[in-house]
Amino acid sequence: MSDIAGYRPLYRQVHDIIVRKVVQGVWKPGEALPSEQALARELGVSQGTVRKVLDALTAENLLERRQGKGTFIAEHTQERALFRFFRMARPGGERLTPTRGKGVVKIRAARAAEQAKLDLTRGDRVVEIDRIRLIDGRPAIRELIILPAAHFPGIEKRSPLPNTLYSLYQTEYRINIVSAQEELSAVAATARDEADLGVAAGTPILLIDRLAVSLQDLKVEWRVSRARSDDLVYAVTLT
Amino acid sequence: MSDIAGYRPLYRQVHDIIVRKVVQGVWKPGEALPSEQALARELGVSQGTVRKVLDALTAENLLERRQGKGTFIAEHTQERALFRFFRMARPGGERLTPTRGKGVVKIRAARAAEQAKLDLTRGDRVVEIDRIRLIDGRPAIRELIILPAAHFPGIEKRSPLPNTLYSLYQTEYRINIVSAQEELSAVAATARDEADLGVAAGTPILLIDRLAVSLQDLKVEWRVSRARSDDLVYAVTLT
DNA sequence: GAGTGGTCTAGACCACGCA
DNA sequence: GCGTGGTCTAGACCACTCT
Repeated sequence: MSDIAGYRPLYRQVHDIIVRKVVQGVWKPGEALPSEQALARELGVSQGTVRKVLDALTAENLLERRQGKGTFIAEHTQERALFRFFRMARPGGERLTPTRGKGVVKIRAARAAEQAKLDLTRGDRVVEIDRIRLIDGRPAIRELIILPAAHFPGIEKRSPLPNTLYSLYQTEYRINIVSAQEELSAVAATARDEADLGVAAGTPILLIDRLAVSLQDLKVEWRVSRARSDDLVYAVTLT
Repeated sequence: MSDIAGYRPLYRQVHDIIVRKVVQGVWKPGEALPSEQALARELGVSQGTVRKVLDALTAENLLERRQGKGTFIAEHTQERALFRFFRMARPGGERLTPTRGKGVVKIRAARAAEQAKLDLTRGDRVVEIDRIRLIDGRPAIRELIILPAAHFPGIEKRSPLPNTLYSLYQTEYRINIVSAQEELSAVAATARDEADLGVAAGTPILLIDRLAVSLQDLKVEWRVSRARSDDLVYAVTLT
């Protein structure tokens, strides 16, 4: 099967079909997919081919398989989403769970930098979430989050927002965050940081610039975090 | 086959056998392994089982497969090793290649912190590499690297050291770095940093603390880097 | 016991690299 | 044209979960 347009393996086609169905919400987060046998019959391929695809999607964190039970759409639950994308920890490696501090949600026109980052055009509107996150009850991170308003209708009325936004995106807006690019730098705390985080102005803090991408490959969230670095570190494993 | 000791799938056993052979240096970096058929015959399993293992080891960056040619031990080449573990970039994402600045290599007794980090015991010796790395000809990063001397005999005589140490570890000492845990924080530049990196004392810089682990699962390198953050960022993709 | 995913096998055929 | 990995199939049996 070597077409002019190039050859596309069966398992790739099956992969795309299943991803498309997840995007369309055919199965909801936490729900089970049909069994391998059923999918194979339905798609007219062998069970082995379906298995290869389901295994790959599991490796991509999109599905979860449980022997004896079935294959499920992975959920961005509290702990899972947190440990996957929230990288702040104590020096030495102990992972931390932030709690919610005060926050403000606004809707406004996108600025030039935001248009560029999120592939928006003039006149598009964005949601701005400005919030503080606490660790052990003490302010630790200030986050400024920008979302394309078109994809998140009514989000400004959902106050108070949950601690794990990605779970909200997934269940309420059918947007699965699958990867995020982060850029870190060190900056001096401003007077504003002093008020927000309780560190003296001029103290070095971490600036984390994140662009989160959805399963549909859309740039869905731009998040700039300012994190205290006195007793916190950004922890990541390179493989 | 449900033993008391627990059941160990065939493909796991095959996985371990092949990893062991790589550790022992049965095949050198860049060399080809026997074909799937040959391995299957040799190990007394089916080709499908061998394939499953080789695919997994490829995903772990230990092997490389090339259709029509064979399966090869992955090499820590200049560009590969650099892009895998060197995360400094320009804001916006452009990856950078550092060049070698001045460096000093010493051998001395391990300090308490080093013993703890590298699982050493009293009296063990370490190699200390202290070097500057340049970006666009300008000092950008100062690295302090600690290795257990026992694993790197004669490394102090190899001056000048190559830019990519992991390639040296792999080819000369049969030590494959497969993962690294990094912890980042923001600190103020010291007078020493001012001299090394050309930033004013007090300027925020990135402090990167890395523990690198080998295929044998040994803690093999402790590296503390101090990086200018004025026109450089630490870039990472979370998935 | 029925149904699910997990392991393992055997074999056919395709795509690629090279001599 | 041969040898390599890449795709795809069909089927057997095992391990786990639930009823």
